[in-house]
Amino acid sequence: MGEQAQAVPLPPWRTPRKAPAARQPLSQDAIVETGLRVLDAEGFDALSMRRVAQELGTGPASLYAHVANKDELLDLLYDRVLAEVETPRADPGRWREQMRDLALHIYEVLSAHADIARVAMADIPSGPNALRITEAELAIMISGGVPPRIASWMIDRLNLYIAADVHEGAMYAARQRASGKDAGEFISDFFGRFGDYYRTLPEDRFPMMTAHVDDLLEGGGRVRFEFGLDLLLGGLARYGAPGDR
Amino acid sequence: MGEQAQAVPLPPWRTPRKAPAARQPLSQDAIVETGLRVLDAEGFDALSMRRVAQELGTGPASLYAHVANKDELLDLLYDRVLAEVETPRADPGRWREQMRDLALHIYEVLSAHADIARVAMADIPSGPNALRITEAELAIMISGGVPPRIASWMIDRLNLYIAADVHEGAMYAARQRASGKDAGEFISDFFGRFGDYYRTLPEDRFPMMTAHVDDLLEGGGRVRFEFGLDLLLGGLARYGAPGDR
DNA sequence: TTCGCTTGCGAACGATGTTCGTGCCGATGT
DNA sequence: ACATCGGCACGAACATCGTTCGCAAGCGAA
Repeated sequence: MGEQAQAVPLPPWRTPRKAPAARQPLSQDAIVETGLRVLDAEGFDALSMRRVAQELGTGPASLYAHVANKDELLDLLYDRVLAEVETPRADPGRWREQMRDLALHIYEVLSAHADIARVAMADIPSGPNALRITEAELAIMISGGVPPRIASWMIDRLNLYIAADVHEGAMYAARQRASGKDAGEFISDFFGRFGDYYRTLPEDRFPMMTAHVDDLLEGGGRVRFEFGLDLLLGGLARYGAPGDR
Repeated sequence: MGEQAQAVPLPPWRTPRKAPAARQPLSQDAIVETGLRVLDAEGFDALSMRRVAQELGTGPASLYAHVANKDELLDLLYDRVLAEVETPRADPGRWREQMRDLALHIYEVLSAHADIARVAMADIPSGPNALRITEAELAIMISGGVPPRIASWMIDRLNLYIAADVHEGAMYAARQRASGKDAGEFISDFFGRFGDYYRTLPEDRFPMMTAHVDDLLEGGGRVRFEFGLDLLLGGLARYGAPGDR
């Protein structure tokens, strides 16, 4: 202790190079954590190297000592989010229920950082947490009696489906952010507009759409996600998966 | 005829303002068609306003008289591609087969312009061709006996699934383009690397993945797409859809 | 001490989407 | 036939973006 000069007010002509910031000395973790904060607060489009650097009280060039480029930062961000996913121990008798719960859990974790899905769809996940989750899913299904190849493909399709749905949700969220309205007003406006538009379509060329406008627009993101999830799980029955009903 | 002066070599001191270009006089259609050519030949990342303008022998500002902004151009591009989708007349007895064929057909049309999926996932399709396809899908399923709300949600999930899968394929294609290798070499290299990596994982923490490496990597894009498609269609059975088996 | 290496960072490069101002050209009104 | 006017083409510029370069400062090893 004591090797640093005690804090003393700077001479007024010695203008401080910056707002002192007093940040931790910059590390990959700090960069990732800051990036996640920006992503959650302002969305994918606001997530730039400059924005992250500014949040850390430095310039964009400083980041490149800890991160190869933006793509690598996005990879790290994605795995950082996947770290929040808790994987259960396989219980052979309840494989279908476990898979459904896990899929919903992943859906919720990703949705909590909605715009991360723009990243998830942009590259093949191979970080440690992605591996952990894949291993858990394989264990659940194979120990439950699903043939290994079917289980492998199922995991692939499930992850694709989850990422795509969250991605779609993030699109709506981005538009809502851009519109300035609050969430409720935005979606009722949005679907109202769509409904009005559908109803003005010529009935002779669009008999089905005009007749079933309400069905087309009914149901929010969550309900539709569960519907598709149950389709995928239900379809497994004919591929040698032990059915629980 | 003859109202144009016959072609004569320009005086050498009169440098032509550009390659004479002799383009058609610029229209929304010409812009969209050119954009599609760029997209197919060089991918989504190469599709810039400047690139399209250059291809048309003009500057980027000229496009904005015919197209509001890049997003609108992408919308137009997407519907232009959907125009290539042929929609069948509904045949009530074969609704499931018709839906499967139509989904595969859409998958193929989108795959032929692979990078268009980056657009498809980025906004809610509402162009005339998207409407036409939705109407056809509704007709097939409802006339086949599927309850209207289930049919509506099914269409939503199917379109999401198709777009997501083509999108994933476009990612691989983009990486392959960037790598400079040809398609075959690229995918065998790529999956070879993944397989090698999986096999080096510690067996105690990843018993499932190390044991089933081959299953995880087996099957190309098309086979997996059909697998997921059949999961979705098969899952419909429990939602009041008349089953054909 | 001196060397070398990592880290921080200001400045700059090339590229992007988009806007502004200015012409031109052809249709329209008289 | 001539004047006028509106839309289209387009060069230039602006604000951003990701990324690289070159240099200064700190620090551990020799």
